Amino acid sequence: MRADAQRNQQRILDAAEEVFTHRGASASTEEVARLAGVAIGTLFRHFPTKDDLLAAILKRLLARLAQEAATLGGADGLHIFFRRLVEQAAAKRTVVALADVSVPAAVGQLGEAVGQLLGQAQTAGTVRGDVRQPEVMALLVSLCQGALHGGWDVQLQERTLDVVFAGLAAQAPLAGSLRRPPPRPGAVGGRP
Amino acid sequence: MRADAQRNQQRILDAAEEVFTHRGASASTEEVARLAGVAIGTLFRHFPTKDDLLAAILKRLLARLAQEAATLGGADGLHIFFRRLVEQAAAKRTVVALADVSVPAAVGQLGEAVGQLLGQAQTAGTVRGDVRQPEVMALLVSLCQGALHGGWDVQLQERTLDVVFAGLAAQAPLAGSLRRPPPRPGAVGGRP
DNA sequence: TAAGATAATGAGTCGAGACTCATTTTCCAA
DNA sequence: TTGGAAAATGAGTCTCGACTCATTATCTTA
Repeated sequence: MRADAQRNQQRILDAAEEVFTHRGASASTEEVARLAGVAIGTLFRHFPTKDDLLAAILKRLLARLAQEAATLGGADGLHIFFRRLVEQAAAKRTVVALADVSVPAAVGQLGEAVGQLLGQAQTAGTVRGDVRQPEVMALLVSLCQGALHGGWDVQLQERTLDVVFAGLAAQAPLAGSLRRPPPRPGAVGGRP
Repeated sequence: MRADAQRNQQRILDAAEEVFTHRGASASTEEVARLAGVAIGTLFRHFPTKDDLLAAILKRLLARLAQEAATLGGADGLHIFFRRLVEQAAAKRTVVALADVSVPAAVGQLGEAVGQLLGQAQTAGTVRGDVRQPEVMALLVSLCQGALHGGWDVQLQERTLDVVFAGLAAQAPLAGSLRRPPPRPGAVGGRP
């Protein structure tokens, strides 16, 4: 590949990440090209479709996250990772793309990394043993989406994560339905 | 207001709810008009802007949800409401709009209703006392978003909600940061 | 029932944004 | 150096969807 082509491809990717993570996936390709300092035709030479471009930056993002997850570890690794991701989502739109375009391979990569973190946390006793990777990923994605759309402030984010972490830490497995103390006389309402 | 006008307004609202909850807010107004059986001009006579239309159905949806919340109650009311909403989100796009358009008044209404349910659950001892309404709303919105974008199956949804419910039920308040058993020698990693 | 106010109609305007391609420029191997 | 392949350029095309408005139809009330 020619040197200028390679350089432009990088520039376009960087610009696309900047634009799409801030303005969302509906930002225009022209804005990306402008920021990258290339003509629109050049952009489409490298990424024949807007979706191709989105998929490319998403792949990069997820790979980066997976790598970050891999450097973490230990009793708190999962929690730290969780917190960082949600913070990022609240500030930028980093993880949103996750929903708009799907790059199964990249998502799988991240899923595995999260699985590793989960395993270590469980070994260390920070997370109860009956939680599995899919629900952790589900929570992760949900909270990122929520933080993004809701525009949470720091306090709310903190309190919300605390609830989730408490759920991950709870000692007694709940086995598929809510377990609760026997209803006291005087409690309002009942089961419909 | 003339009788035909009133009838058409209803038809448009119903059609819009159907279309937007299934195809998302980016569905076209023409599709709404077609389903409603009116011309496009009629739609814009009633709702001068697409956003007005979105706001109108969102207001209706949220009011309906608030009302549903109000009929529930007791120890499990909050949990039942939570579960229903997330189920709906997984199937349709019901709650998504919540993010796209903002109708502060209607959201506030729903927030109050959820606050009521929370209070009752806390009185009944099903939810720990130090949880407040904003984080419950945050969790609710997050999980709906997650369920929607992730296309969860029933099992995953069940397991994910279980974790959240466990967090809401946990006996020991966590007071703003993760509390965990003292690290055992042999546990991997540590705090960065 | 007839006037006229109100509402419905739908072809047309307008702008935005994804994508194309004939032309020009740049790179690099010989 | 230079020939020609690879790449860049950007004005132009095309589609789609929100919104308009002159015309036609419908309702209502006196």
